[in-house]
Amino acid sequence: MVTVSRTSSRTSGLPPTLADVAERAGVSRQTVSNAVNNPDLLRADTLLRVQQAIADLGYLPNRAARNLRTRASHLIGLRIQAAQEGTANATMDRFVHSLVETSREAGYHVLLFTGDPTDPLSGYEDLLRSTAVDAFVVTDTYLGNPQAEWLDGRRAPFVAFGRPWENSEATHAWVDVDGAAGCESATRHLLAKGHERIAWIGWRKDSRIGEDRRAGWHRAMKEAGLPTSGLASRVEDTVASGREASEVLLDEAEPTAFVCASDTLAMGVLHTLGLRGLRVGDDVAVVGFDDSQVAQVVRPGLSSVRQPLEDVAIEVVTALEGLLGRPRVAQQGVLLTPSLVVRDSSGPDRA
Amino acid sequence: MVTVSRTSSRTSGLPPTLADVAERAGVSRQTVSNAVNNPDLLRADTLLRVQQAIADLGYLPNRAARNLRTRASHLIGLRIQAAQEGTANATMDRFVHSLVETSREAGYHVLLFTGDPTDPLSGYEDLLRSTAVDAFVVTDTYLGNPQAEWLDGRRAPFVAFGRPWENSEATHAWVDVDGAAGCESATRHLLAKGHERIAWIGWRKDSRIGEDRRAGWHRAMKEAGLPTSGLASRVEDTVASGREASEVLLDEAEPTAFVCASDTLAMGVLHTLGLRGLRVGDDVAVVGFDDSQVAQVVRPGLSSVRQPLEDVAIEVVTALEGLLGRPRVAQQGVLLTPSLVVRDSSGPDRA
DNA sequence: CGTCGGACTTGGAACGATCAAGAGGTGGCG
DNA sequence: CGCCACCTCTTGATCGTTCCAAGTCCGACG
Repeated sequence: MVTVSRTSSRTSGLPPTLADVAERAGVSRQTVSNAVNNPDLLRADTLLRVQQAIADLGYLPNRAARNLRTRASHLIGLRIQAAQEGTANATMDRFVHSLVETSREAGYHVLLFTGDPTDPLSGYEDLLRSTAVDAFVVTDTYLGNPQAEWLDGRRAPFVAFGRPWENSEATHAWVDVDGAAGCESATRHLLAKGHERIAWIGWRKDSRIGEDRRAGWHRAMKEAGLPTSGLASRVEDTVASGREASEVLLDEAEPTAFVCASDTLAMGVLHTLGLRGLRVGDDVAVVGFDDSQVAQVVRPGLSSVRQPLEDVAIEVVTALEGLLGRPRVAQQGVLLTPSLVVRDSSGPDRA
Repeated sequence: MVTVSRTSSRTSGLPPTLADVAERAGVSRQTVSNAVNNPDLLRADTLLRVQQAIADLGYLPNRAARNLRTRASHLIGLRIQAAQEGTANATMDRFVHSLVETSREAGYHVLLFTGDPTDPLSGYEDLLRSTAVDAFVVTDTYLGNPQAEWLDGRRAPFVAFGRPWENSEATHAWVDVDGAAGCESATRHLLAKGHERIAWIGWRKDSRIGEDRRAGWHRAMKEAGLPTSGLASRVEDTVASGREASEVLLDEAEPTAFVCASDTLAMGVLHTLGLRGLRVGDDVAVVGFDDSQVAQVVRPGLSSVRQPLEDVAIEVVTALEGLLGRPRVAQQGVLLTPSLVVRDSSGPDRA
């Protein structure tokens, strides 16, 4: 007979512990632990008895205790941006959903945190040092990625959603969407409809993502043997900028179609067409990027390049499992291809 | 001289612990703990010495150990819906941002999780029993709130974003936005512009939120001594439904303005007006609800009722602090008033 | 001079899990 | 029969923190 030092937690209001289950099943703590983590080690009938006790008591391992012992929290940190009414939000929202779902299947939960918007590093350090999270998913990489270098230096496991544009030597795991391929396919789609003067409205030249997407448009045009000069514009990512840029382009280059680096810019084009009495799709075709809510509810529907965020999340979690698992499985980079969602703004085939 | 049982973690690659700080500062563990948690208990010079050691080593308390000892995780669980391409997402996104930010200030982090969409309870139990979170924020209450009752039964601390419509006897803490007041103010806004035939497009009658918002429109109309019969329509929350409903209403009741239960429905109205060659704002005014991205980028801009989600988050966290703090401070319910964002779809004042 | 109280510090014992190593029983093989 | 290997299960130690109760130091007061 073994005397237990403290009163069984079953009688107090506290959740049951390993010891409670052990007592009830007539085995030792370790055996219960094995029943949970390494069932193969137990004899079949013992396992069954322990599982019954677990079910009876409604036992679930205490997270804090397990975390302390195993030095792992099974939490993944994700920093979200201060709520800017910008375009990235909706996309990020879709990604977060997918990430949460995928991580759960891998046994991880997602911990959200924020940081000083002007300091891309803030927030990471505390979570890391207090061992609150096992790894990070770094998403805000559109203006370079100092986080990667910093985290690398601290040996902190992380996966980036976004390529290491600056540093081609970077060795960390990353997942990204091939924006160039997306815009190339959007441009080809318009070419196939008979358009020849297809304009580009993108972001400022210092945006690597913007230039990448632009390259896709450029490539498709060149392959079709069509000129691009005078057909490209680079502006801020706002509706107003898209409107102004499209007005200038229509006046000076007379394009019959627009490919845009974002749905926001595409909305600007739609505004311009509306003001000029041009029919969207029929007179001038427009394709956006991100397949945002806006693209779906505006009339006529806006064709748009859709990022496979569900797949991004899957790849991110796979990479994380590689980083955190034993043995460590390194994964370099994964580039996924987006798809084109065709709506009425693409217009009919041209004669 | 005190001999430490294990090698100082400072020399290994592990993060520093209380013991390391204590050794460096020449005090005991408890003193360091007090320096962190109850600085008042220390003599000024001791405190300074300990703080210096903490800074030198870059010490931060190990979360798991603290959680284990104090039986608290300082984590708040938030269940998010499976990514439905619906209207609620953008609103939820804004709320999540605010919640994360506000919780951080209160010393909490937000843990996201998902659950089987058909089972409003799934996901909660595991987190609760494994003591992974201290409390929940329950948001998906638009179809009743079985979570509240269930969580109440388990003595699990939680705050609901959404009123207990079903159960007026509910005693749990909640925060909600006064949808009726929002729609009342939207309707008054249109009345002030000279509209007299103002139609309502809302949700199915079994939506408590929808009926609440409708009540606001109804109240404003009655107070102005205007008729409402034939001017209300209740449909699904889709753009197509909004379009169809507005067509019927225009044909049968000839309203000069619409108040809608959502921006999605309002977009349907805009479609109808476009198809009929009616000028938005000038010929027919439209007001939506949620101030979504869509309302902001569509042309002309859509006036919309905006929920004060930042304030909701603040109230939610305040309530949580009351539930988790000592002594427990009960808080019943808080009802916040939304604001109206006026854009061009409101149209000019009518003669 | 001795003791008392307050301010500050201390070591030991949890919290609840896992790791490492050992104990007991069973079977195979020489 | 004896030895060892194997399978199964148990025991003690440990993760890093906070709680508890007792200890030390100091000046003050009788």
